[in-house]
Amino acid sequence: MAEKPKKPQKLKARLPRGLEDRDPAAIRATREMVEKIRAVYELYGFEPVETPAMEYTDALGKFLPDQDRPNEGVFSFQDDDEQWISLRYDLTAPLARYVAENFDTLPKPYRSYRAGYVFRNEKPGPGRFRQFMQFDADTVGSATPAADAEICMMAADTMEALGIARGQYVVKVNNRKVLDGVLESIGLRDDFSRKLVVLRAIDKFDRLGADGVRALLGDGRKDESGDFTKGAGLSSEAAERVLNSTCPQEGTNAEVIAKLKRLSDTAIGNEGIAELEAIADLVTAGGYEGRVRIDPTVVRGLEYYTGPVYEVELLLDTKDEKGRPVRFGSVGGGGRYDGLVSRFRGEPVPATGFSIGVSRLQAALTLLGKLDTRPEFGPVVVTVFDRDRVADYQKMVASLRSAGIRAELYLGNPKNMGNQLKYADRRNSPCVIIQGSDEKARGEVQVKDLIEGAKAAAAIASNQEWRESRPAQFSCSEADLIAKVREVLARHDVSWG
RNA sequence: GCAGUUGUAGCUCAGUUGGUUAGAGCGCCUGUCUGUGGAACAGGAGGUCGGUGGUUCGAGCCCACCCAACUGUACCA
Repeated sequence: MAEKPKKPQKLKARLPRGLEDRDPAAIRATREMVEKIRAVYELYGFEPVETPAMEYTDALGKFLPDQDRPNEGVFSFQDDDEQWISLRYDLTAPLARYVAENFDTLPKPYRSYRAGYVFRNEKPGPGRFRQFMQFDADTVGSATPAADAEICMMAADTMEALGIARGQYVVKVNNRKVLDGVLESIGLRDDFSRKLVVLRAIDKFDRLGADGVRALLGDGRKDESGDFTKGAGLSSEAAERVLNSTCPQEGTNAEVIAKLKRLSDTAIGNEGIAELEAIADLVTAGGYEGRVRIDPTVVRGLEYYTGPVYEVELLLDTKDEKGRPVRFGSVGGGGRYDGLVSRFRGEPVPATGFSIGVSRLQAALTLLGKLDTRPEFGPVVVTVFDRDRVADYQKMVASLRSAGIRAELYLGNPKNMGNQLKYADRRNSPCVIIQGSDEKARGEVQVKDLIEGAKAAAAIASNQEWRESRPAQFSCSEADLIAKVREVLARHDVSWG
């Protein structure tokens, strides 16, 4: 055995890209966000329903824009009966399946909400994950623009409930019929693939500006790395017409609509404008003018939208840790999808809905420093002084717990007090309980206030002095333990969950 | 997918025109300190220098290919 002792091959601990582990602070932030959103949705009369994370692929996939590569972007596998199953990539398609399957027993219009993780097999980026949380609300069985207007106003309320001030966000509204009208008026009525190119170009207005969109409508555009994107190949008159009737439309909703009316020369376009006008009137009546704005550049990639489409955008500048600007896409969006339920049934079922990208919004708010990222307080830690008195310590833990105080026994190696205090410090514990033989003999316990102690630490230089002074520590009778701990917790506003 | 940039310890980074055994700070573990967190001091663990092949007496450094990450772009139901 003269072999050099080989190191055992270690398994590399790693997480697939686009996924994230979530620590207590992130979990708490999500929980608080979800709770605020839920309260608004409830207030608007929506009720919860939940569907599983997977569906049969055909229930999700019929409206894939690229029929030639139906598995792109979706995580799929085959069941033991060989049927394809996919992880859901949004919450809308599963809802459509649920409503279709339970159509007869649901009240119509059916208003429901749900939060959950969805999965997309795409390239990740800032605020773009392969698993992320959405929070949806949908109204199924109502064709009136009032349903759309309500969703937009609710989106605005939700943003404000999340602490995003008025003026720091905008809900943009457009209508697919308006876009269809523009496409029709430049003679692109039946050229499906070219229509998509034009719509994608319009969608990029806020990022690339009028010149970028113009290039994409025409021959194409070269990005800053030198990569070239092929354009739609429109004539310059057609491109100008598209730009005119969509891109920058300044002014109030009424002014934008008036301009759209002047430019529209198709039946479908006029129909879309009329719907936008109805939504705008309701928005104004509700006092949401300015927060909900008609914006003809909103497209939404989703192929299944049939009428009004909405998008929520943050108007704040986000920068990453290194100070570089970060562009988050929209933090919410939705629209009317009148065909999605009816494909399961023989009758038309109008529906409209909206989704908040909870994960993306959380990523943005975290960068903006708008989320409370402080760790939660840990439990009160009861230390182990004498190993043979663990039962006594456990009894203290139990009595703290029955008083509703989060508490635990130190379960590590109790060889010295320093390690136990270090542990409590790491757990962000508000205080620890110590009872050695001296205290036991007097029927007392030591309560050590770690929060107060940390403040006192700043003034103490030597470890010797630090130990002997035992800052923020006091003795009390065993019977007073609960009351004294409560005092400490109250002094520092400690609360859990 | 396409293009550009970057890969050295858990993290942030040094590393000379190619030259002994690859370093620092922070973090982590241990001790000073078996009745007390922080600070201080001392010690320790931790690296196939992203991978493979090549050039060379000799490669963290030069060359080729591959992989990954980041940024832009495309796609994004």
